[in-house]
Amino acid sequence: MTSENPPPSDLAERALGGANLPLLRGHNAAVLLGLLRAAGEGGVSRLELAEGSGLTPQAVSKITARLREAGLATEAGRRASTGGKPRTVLRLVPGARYAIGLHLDRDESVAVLADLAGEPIAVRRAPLDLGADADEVLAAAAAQVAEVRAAAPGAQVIGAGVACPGPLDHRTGVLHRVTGLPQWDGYPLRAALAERLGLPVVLDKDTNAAAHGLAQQPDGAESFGYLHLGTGLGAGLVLGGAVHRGARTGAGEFGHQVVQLDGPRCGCGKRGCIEALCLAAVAAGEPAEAARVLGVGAANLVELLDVDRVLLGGRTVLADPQAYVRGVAASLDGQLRAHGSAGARTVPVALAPGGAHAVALGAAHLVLASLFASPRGALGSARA
Amino acid sequence: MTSENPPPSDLAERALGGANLPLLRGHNAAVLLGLLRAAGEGGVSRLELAEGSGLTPQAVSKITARLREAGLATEAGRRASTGGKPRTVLRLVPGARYAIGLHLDRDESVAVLADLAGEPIAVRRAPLDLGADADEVLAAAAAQVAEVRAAAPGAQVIGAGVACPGPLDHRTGVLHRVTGLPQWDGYPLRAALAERLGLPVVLDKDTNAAAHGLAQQPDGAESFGYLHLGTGLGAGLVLGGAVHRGARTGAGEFGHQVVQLDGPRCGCGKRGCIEALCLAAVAAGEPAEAARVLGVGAANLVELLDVDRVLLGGRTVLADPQAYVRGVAASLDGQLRAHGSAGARTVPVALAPGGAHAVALGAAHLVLASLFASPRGALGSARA
DNA sequence: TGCACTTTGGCAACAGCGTTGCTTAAGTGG
DNA sequence: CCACTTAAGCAACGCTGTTGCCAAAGTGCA
Repeated sequence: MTSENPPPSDLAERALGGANLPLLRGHNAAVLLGLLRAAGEGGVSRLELAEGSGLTPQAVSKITARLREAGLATEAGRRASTGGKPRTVLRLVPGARYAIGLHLDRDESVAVLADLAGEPIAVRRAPLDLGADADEVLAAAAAQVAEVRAAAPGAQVIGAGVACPGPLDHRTGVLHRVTGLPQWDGYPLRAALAERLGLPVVLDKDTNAAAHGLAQQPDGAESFGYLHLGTGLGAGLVLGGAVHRGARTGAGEFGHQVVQLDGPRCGCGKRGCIEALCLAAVAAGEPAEAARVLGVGAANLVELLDVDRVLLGGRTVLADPQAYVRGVAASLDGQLRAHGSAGARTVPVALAPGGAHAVALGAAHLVLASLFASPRGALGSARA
Repeated sequence: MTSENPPPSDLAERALGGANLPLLRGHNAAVLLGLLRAAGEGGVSRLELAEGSGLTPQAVSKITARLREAGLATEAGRRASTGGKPRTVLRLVPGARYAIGLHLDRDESVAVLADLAGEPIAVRRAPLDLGADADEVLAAAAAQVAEVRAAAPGAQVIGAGVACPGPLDHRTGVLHRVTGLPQWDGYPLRAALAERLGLPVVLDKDTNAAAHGLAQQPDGAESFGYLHLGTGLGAGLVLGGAVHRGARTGAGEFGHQVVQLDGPRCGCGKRGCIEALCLAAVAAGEPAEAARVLGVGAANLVELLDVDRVLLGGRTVLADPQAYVRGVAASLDGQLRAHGSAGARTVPVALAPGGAHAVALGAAHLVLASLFASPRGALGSARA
């Protein structure tokens, strides 16, 4: 009946301020939506939602009634009885809302339309020259977005997430100097795209978008480092279930961690950067050495931040995934084992799932996230 | 009059779950207490609290009335009039509650009694042999705690924060293998101390306690790395206003970050650890080289996490503070400037204030934190 | 088939939260 | 002295999740 969306405001993200009843209402709705999404197609019963959220069953009934009325959730079958009335299963309605994900890379762009469950409904990949004129790039991107929107006519799209390489300001949506593409320096990409698309836009680094998407996976870890080895080397950090962007949203500069004092000079001007060492090894046809170096850097990251796991991605890794996963795991294990006082600590290394449109899908997840409260850990470092 | 404490539950810490009215009440009380604490002796008016929290003035009036009834806040003078009725200033009552801070170091222990404002009321320092029998150590610690409690008879003490070196589990309160002191491996220090003191106890690493205390400083940054160079090298990370402890509460292993691939072997078994390089330089009487290495590690940390600043502490640093601050700053600046694409980015390096009982005071702050919600960035308006 | 029992989930009444509308308190300035 | 401004409290209100109770919908045994 009421066509108002549930308030997107997440209490966890603004817990610094006071909270009133509308905020509380939106928070609890987001919590239940998060649990519903985590349950996937299997669904959850009201009592399980109550147990998972800490709310009383009656409160869950009321809130889910609102969600059903808004079309976001629906009843879907029943559980087997355990001696009494069987539990009714509730499920997210994936088609109730959609989000756009847009990945602008140096040489190609990927647009995706994702439903509420985070599943890609339509994907369009196209070549792109990020070095071209801004208007040209924006027009191409907008056309691509229109194409994926056309795949689901009438879909209620709540916004677009945009992922780009290079440093940028997530809060203001302004690009900094993308390496090699000075014309984008200071360009207000978020505002420009929001106007052109007529949608709310969230801008983030490609590595952050990918990491965010990985964090939403049903079996995702609560904290991990996503290492992306492509034409460069970057990282996305997920700490406590949320992407860590840092004070100026510049966190994740993993490639220019120095792991060899006074080592070979890197393109960035420093010496002994892990990116320079890794890429030199790759260029020399020694992926084993690249993996070893990457593993040492991963060990530094794991020890500093105590994350649950390490995920690998990027074109260079995808060229020979098993070699990199095994090589990094061996190097990482060796470092952690040597530093043996922590005992039998082992941090799994895995290939980041999702393939070629993982970044675009993660960007769509950035938008969807405003509807959900993460069922995992709490302290969001994001600040409005 | 009512002796009930305000609910210590912090919405931000359990935002994973649903929220109900008592939780909301406690949260808003904690938010206002946080603002009151941030205001210090100067105090805040009700309208300023409303602006800072996003609550309505009337809500602030009701909540502060409860805080005053509980004895936690009081009226303290008036502001100058701006044409109408002058604002009444509210102030925290520092003596309403107290917390114990206990720093157990290898060779000495420091106990402190801190009031609600975080000011030390009593401090006792005593030699300690952390290698002695557990019961002996606990008895000595308990006696020391009793001494500082005696300094404020009748004080309502809400708990004790305990800071120790070496790896430990913050959540369970169990020590892991403290380097060189294997007898503490697996010892449930929190439970043992809680029983002996008859108080709730929070256990944390010394570096985390120090970092937490630094984060509560009125002029403290929202995110920073605290590097502690003493007999070893460790770090405390404050991200988004809160100490980052990691998945297994083992974060902050800064000393064994590898910054020299295949470098000299470290005591931990790895090669090229920053701790080994630093301490070797110190032993060789070359603090400048130690500072340079430390600056490179600090640059790695700053780029990876995008923190606001770097703070230095620990005995070795305190032996020649200016040299280290200047040396690290120069090295850090050089690294960041070389990696120049980020532009005129400068991260200040400073000596961590607080002196010799900073860790113990930070430990006391760990307990006090349960009463407050961090006021930083409190621009959020709860108005819909 | 019938009945006792268990479990689910909605209805209605309720206490408690912050909000709104209005009133009172306490100043300034012409 | 009086109009005006600003601060803060009182009372009524809408809304939240909670509690007590009851209908619905199964199982299992006689």
